[in-house]
Amino acid sequence: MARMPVRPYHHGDLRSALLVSAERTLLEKGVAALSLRELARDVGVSHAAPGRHFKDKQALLDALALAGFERLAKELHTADAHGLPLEARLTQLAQAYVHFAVTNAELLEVMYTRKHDADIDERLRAAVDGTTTHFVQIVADAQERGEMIPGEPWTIAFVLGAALHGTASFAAQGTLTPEAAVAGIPALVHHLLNGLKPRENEQ
Amino acid sequence: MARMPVRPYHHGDLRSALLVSAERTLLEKGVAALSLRELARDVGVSHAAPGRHFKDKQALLDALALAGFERLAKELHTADAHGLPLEARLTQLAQAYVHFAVTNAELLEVMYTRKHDADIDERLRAAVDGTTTHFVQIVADAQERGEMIPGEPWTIAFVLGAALHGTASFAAQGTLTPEAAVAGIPALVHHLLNGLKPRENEQ
DNA sequence: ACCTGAACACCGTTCAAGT
DNA sequence: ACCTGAACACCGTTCAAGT
Repeated sequence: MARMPVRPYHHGDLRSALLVSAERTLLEKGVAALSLRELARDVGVSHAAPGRHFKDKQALLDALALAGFERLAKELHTADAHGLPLEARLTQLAQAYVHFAVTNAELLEVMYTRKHDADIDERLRAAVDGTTTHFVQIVADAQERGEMIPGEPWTIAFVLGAALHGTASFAAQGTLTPEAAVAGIPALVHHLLNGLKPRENEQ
Repeated sequence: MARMPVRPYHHGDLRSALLVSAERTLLEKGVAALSLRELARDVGVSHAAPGRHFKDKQALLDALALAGFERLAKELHTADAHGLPLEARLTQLAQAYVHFAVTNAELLEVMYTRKHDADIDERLRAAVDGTTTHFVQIVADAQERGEMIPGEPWTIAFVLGAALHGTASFAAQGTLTPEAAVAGIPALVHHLLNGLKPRENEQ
């Protein structure tokens, strides 16, 4: 009476099972606690099995980073309300980014580690470029409507990007509480748009 | 004929020798390549010797982070030319920060890792608070001279801090070349001060 | 094609013992 | 007070062999 084996010899989709388990570990215990051997144990395969799907540990981290960038891109896209006035629109985008940063702090660290394989680098660059282009496009459109100053859209977008990235990093790091980070966004965006120098009759 | 032993039993100042060697490794090979055992080998002591001076690897990283923050604070202080007009002054400070980031990219990563011991946390917080206060003070002074908009100095300083931190992170990560990062600073500061919205006769 | 088991060369950390 | 040497429990990676 042969029963279905609880765990067949072939896992079926070990690769994605490892990624899912890895992201869970990342969320619960952090990057430092991520080991291929433990991952293999969690998933119920031998410690050498992951080697079939990821040439080394960095390859797994690269895959996690890529998935992270793709998810971030999607969340930003979803958060982008085209109809809203510029300031409200940017505020919403910024909040989405910071929200991602605080709920995926450890993943963000993996994403921002500049040790990526040449192979994945291309796909990664594509994902990053996607969101970059998104921001640049928003700026270009705003410029066309006269809602932003003229000049290289990329240069303008960089100001927004840097400020957002900085805020997200502070939040992910714990320099700011998640609540404080999100709560500070509207003022941040307002100041970015209106400047820190007084607006009227200055010498 | 007893010679002076090349390496006496007591190292003399093993603690700082380890830190010096660690920072060298950080610069040349990155955090990932930093191992206590290799450090011990480099310095010429047994692999267990570091344990006398650092309770674990994290303690050594904490010490590196602390030293990093203190050095950054000093460099920012040196770069701060009080006499300069506001925009030039901020530009110079920003360039100093980004310069530190690109020449100490791996150290920056250690500094920004939010896994610090409670003991060192106090001293670390002091170092970070020092530079934070520095920036807040610059803002408060500028406000008094009417060169910055009114409002919580901390909130205003946060805009500058986030943008700078973001730029520094991009630079340290390699998203930007060091040259591009430094070259972009003047425009960044200008836009932060003047805002991204057109200045005159809007709606 | 995919996985296992053993093997290798590394880790960090601890602890009795040496100086 | 400071360091060593051995020991322990982990790693990542490789590779013949199994299914």
